[in-house]
Amino acid sequence: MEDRASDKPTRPNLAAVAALAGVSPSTASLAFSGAGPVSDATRARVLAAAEQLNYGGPDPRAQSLRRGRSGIVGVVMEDRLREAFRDPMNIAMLDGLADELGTAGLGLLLLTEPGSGGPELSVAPMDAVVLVGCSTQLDKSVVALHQRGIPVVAIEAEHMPDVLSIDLDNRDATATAARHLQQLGHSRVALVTLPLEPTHARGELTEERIAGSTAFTSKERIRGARDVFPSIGGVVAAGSSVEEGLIAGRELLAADRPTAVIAQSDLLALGVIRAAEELGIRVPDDLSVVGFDGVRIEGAAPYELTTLVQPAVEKGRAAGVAIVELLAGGSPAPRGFTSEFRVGNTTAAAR
Amino acid sequence: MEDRASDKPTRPNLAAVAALAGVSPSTASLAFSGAGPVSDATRARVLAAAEQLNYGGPDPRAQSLRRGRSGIVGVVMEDRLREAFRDPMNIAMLDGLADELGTAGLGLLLLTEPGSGGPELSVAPMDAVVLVGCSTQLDKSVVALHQRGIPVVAIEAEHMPDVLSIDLDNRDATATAARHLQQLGHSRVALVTLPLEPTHARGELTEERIAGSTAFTSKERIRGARDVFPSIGGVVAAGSSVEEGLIAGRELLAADRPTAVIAQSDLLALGVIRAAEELGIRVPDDLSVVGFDGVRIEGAAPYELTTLVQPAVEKGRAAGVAIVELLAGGSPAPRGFTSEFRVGNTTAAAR
DNA sequence: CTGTTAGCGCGTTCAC
DNA sequence: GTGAACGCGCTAACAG
Repeated sequence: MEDRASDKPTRPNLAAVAALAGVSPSTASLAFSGAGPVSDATRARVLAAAEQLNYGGPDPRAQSLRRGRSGIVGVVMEDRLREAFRDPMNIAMLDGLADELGTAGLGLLLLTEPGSGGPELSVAPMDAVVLVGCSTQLDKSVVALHQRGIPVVAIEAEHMPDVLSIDLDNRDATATAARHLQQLGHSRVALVTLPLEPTHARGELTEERIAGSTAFTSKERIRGARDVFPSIGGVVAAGSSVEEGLIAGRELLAADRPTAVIAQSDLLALGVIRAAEELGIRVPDDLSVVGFDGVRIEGAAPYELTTLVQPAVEKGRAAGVAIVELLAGGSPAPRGFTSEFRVGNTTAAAR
Repeated sequence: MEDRASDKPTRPNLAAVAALAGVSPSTASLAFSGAGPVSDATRARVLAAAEQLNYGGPDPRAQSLRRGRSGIVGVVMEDRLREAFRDPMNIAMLDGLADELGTAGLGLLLLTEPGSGGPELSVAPMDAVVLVGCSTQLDKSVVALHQRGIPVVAIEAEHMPDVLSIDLDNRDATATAARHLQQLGHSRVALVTLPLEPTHARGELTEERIAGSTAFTSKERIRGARDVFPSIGGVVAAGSSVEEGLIAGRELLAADRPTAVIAQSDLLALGVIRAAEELGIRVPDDLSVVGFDGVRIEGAAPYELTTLVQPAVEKGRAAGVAIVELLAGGSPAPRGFTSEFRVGNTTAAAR
């Protein structure tokens, strides 16, 4: 097993190639990068030498040190990736982001919040960072990024200094939906919220939990609901899924049930509807349900959810555009997106 | 705007911090990395100096050059990301992969195949690469990676030298499903395949298209079907979705229709069923449909798809484990996963 | 068109 | 416990 102690399996580098080709390292560099005037003959000699030495081209690590750019943009999500991937809105957003960054030749590095056991935000060679639905817990990391001169864009996150924000009208939009219910005569309204903590714990929606929550989007939507129904309560789901909505719905509809439910995502809303079906409660006759997101869910029929349609792909795309501008030295303005209220057939007048 | 021409906005580096703290750079380095004997007093002085200079810690780019590791694993998908994200199997696989790599502190860099306009596989500072469903078109890139000593793992990809493969029994599994249909007395069977080219073109399944296809998984599944029905034909879908299945189904069931359909994904299968419903064709009485993947689709009820359940998360996880082992200098063995045939209520005897 | 000179910012030897 | 020196692999300037 020590038989390779002698053969010095050291990889060829640019200098070695240059030496073999009989040119200077810088010339060889130009031959590879294509940028700069190099005679065809010289380039050919360099490439031949590279092939002979089995040299695969300049090392990206060294290039990124030298150039000060790695071509990598970090994306930090609050949840573990496996959770994040389950949410269609995250996927849509990543979609837009990847599209825009890919066009600019930038790769997307998936990271998780510090402490979640995942890759550390502080050790990756990135040119810029996108925070997705992150809490101010990230303050410290963000400061470190600023110190390195790495621009930071945040999508639906608590405001932080020197962070460009791409926002959604979560609060106002939810308030719109709530007013819709109010106008339909509903007063006994309950919430099914997205997770409030990184732990994704289910349970009753209490003031303590709201106060201690780090989930920006969830909290904004709660605020919006309270703008209309100040004392609204409800339950917290462990994720954005039909399954979770079903669990929450069963809990909520078991006893002393509300006449309307504001679910913080369409998947949750559909779950609540399923729970109602189970219990023989008719939607929208006996129970009105509103969602959020505006995703098309296969098999939701015959229900057409009353919901808030948010431009998820556009959010990601806007973040991507902003990043590209920031890296080019520009100063893009913050963006705010609005959700469109769409009335379906899952809400009706209270009886 | 030139008022900063004088203040030299150069970022502080470790040397500057060391100088201010009155220690040598190497000592300062140790103070940050924690690895090595440094007195508490010295460390404190270094950290104080760092704070004073607004120094955010060692530069990851330089670290990765020096250490020869960047902590980044590239994931190359054949499709544009927006396509890839729509496929639940890809998501599940990424899920498992991210989970395993995250635990090892490795970040996931999303890349696309060269030529797709996205970030280039060759320029990213990665420690290892995972190829997902990629064709041998990547041969050249893979060679370049090998030259750099970057280990490559491929999930469901054409075999390439020195690439560790994590495979799925696509062919055998499909053959199992086909035999099931055969035993039910079906002989007029048609295929609805996943895309065969990066362009995602719909159309009839022709020999030319199969021959020219770069899609490994699709082709393997076609082979499996042909092991049982040698002359089976069908149509090519433009993606893995209910919508696409619906389009394919309409086409296939319009005239001269088969008694059974082998769809290459559950989403496609469900779309075919929807098309049948539209046309008043009963499933499974008039038409048998089998899928692939074993995803739970919301709203598929009352259908319980006859399908092949594949361990998607496990595939990703296995790739992650393999990567970690490879980076640790080990030589993990290739893995082959098998799909489980699950009989639902969408297949019945031919009439 | 090509060569020379300097680093990029850091980590790691090895001495002391 | 700390410092000095060197080099990771490459490329931006300039000089010729």
